[in-house]
Amino acid sequence: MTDSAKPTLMVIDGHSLAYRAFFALPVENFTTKDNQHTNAIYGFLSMLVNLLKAEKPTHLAIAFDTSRHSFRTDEYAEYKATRSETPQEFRGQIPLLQDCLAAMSIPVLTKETVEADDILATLAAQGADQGYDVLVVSGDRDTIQLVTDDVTLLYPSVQGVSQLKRYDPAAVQERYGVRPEQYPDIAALVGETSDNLPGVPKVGEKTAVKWLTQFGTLDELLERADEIKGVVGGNLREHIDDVRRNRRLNRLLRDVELPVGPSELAVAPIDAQAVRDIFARLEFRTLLPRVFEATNAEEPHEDPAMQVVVPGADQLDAHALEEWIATHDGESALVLSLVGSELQRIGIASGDDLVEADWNDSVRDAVRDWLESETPVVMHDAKPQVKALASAGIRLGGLAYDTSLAGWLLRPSFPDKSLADLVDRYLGEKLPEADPSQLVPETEGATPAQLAWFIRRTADALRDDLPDGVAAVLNDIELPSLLTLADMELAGVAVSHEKLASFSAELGQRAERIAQEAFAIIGREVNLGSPKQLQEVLFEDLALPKTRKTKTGYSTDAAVLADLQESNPHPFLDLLLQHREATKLRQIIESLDAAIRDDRRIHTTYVQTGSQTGRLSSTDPNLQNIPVRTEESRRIRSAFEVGDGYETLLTADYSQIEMRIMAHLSGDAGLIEAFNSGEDLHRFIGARVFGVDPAEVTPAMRTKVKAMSYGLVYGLSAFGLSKQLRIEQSEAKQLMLEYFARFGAVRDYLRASVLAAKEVGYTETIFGRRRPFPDLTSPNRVLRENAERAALNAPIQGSAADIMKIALFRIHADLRQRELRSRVLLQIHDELVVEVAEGEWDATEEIVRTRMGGAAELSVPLDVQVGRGDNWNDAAH
DNA sequence: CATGACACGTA
DNA sequence: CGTACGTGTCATGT
Repeated sequence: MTDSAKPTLMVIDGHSLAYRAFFALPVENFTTKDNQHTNAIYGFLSMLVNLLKAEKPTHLAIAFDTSRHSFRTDEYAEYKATRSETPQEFRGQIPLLQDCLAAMSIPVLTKETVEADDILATLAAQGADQGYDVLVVSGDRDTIQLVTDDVTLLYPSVQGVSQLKRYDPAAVQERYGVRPEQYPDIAALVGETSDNLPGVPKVGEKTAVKWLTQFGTLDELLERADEIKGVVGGNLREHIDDVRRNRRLNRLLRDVELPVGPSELAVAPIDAQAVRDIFARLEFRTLLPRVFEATNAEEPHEDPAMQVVVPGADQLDAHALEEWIATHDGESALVLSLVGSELQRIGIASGDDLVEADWNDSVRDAVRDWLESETPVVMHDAKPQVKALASAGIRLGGLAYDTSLAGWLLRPSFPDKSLADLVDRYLGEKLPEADPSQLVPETEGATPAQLAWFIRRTADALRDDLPDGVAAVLNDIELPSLLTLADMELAGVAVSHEKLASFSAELGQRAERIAQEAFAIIGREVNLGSPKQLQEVLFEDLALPKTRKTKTGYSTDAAVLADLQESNPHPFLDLLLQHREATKLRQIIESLDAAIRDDRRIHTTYVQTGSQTGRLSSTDPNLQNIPVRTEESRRIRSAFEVGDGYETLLTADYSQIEMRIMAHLSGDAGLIEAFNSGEDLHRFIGARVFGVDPAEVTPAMRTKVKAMSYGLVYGLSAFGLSKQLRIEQSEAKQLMLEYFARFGAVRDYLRASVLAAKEVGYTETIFGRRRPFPDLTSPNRVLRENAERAALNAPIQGSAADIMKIALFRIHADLRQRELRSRVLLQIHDELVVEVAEGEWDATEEIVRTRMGGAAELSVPLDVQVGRGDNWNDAAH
């Protein structure tokens, strides 16, 4: 134990310990979904946490090497030259590790031309001078020389990183037979193979210790080298220069100029949010609480954010509420508390005036006019509340702000947009929340009016932060969309239980039949839905060649099985694929069937903040991924029908909207001409790329340019293109060359767009929606290239999403304004499904075509395909 | 009972 | 080594 009166300075050689962790932990278990290896980072942080807990340093720094070059390599070029190249998988982890340390407020020290150990030596010397207990943590034996009564070395034992051996002067004496300051003399004589420093042949530790004991110092020994007899004596005399060189090189510098001294390394509070962010990115879960514990930081949920005094809310009756509203005519914040979809209470905040009331018929009548007026109202996650109001017969008239949407627009990558998060981030305050685990909570949650008060103030903070262009997206696109989506969700879509049920039964029988056949072939029954059991069957029983590796074994996905079928045909493979198809369809059908409500319709929920690009997502159930590709699967779409009291379904979709946006953004003359020519796009492009007449474009040619065109939008590489088209990489490369020779402005645009994003840190859609990309400047190649592809795609996908949203709410508004009963039911990114009332087809089609076609003025037309039918499948064209 | 991995459906 | 999503199943861990 260290003297508790003295401060403890801990200095760590980050590079050497992370390197040991890299080899100690299996990389398979430490890879993120983005293919980023994290084993060295995890191992290092894990060890660091243990060290912090065990040693409780008051001062802390971690040193890293800057490169392989140092004054030592300048003096002796072969220094460490035999070390194998550090693997790229390791080097890529260092910047991320340093990011983690920055988030934990731990100083990282580096210096050109010196090694981490020299920094350690310097700090250790300064620390000891200034009265610290110093702990040096390093995996380099040279640091043994630093050990004194005040400096202790923690050195990893052979077992790995988890066990550190403590070296004080006595322990060094016991292990090496010399005092710590003599250790470099021993090392100089014996040599250090890992540093490529040869010593005196035939001289090991034993001999070296003996000589030093005999002569007292290395200088004395070298002076009197001729007194040593025998072969080793000759060797010593012959290698005396090597020994002198070794001794020069293994002496650690204690006078490196550093920007900080020990007193400036006091342990500082970690940045809890930053640690959470980066750990989330690295997919560290168990480590988070350990870090918080070891650094004495509060758990994420008990952030030391300010607990503020919240004004009390007046409980009013309907009459008093009406009077209050009359005297508060400016903007106010509104919270309607719900139980399920039932209105429970209403809370209003105007300035610091808070009122609330239980929801009942008289309260409803008291607030109806106010809610339906254009008086600006600020809310958080308004959609469910808007729906509840609509069910009560009230149309909210003045929705002016939604803090949930604003928070998302500002930081679309953060999935959690709870009010508590926003209050924490933008007000630096803690939202009072009742502890749900306690029957009688000690802390009261905020009441609806108090929540409204927080929402009002959060909105003010967000307004300050939101750039004008983004604020316009909120105001002109997202808020109108929200009201439309609320109506779409309420309307739902009619689905035939009968059709689903009979199809499901059919598929169930088929799946069973296929399974039995498959079992007969392999001679036993397995769970065909279990990847693990399938691996046994495929790669052990059937001894098929191993496929693409996954975290837990070998892949059995459809692409892999198709490849396998080609190289090693086996009847089991085909049956397995058929079984997958049947059970997958059945599963989809079952979940749809379960979602049909009493009104015989399915009401999905659109998550407006559900994507990073501006698209919607759909849940409970997801109606944006209903199968369509195979004839069989389209039977599911047939079950989506026109509802009672309506005449037919109308579907409308944008054709090639993303390519059109590319044409617009890039200004590529060829691509613009393609869209204005009226020719089939892929045929037109094929003709240009392959230098033939449009009529001579073969299906194979069309397939290739089509894949290329779609791939472009996603940042496809020659490798990916070759894989998808099953052609040689060289051919794919050639194809890309030919394509860009004709449509070069597209490539120029994509390049420039990513470059600009790197410059400003975010991408922007045509309408000003932004998406930040901090990783574009990451030194880590995997992260950076992933960010580049996403950044290339974001303005295109995002602009398409903007355009569809604009069309959507305008259609909705037109239908209402013209008092038509027809209504939009579904949005599937570039497609709308509309339920058309009796006699309204022409008017509805006209509105849909006009609004979709006119949602944006691009340099190419927005082409809209419309179809009509009694069910979704028949309505498709 | 919650979570991760895998597989797979859509634009 | 192609973007953006949601969901069901199995296997594993608390």
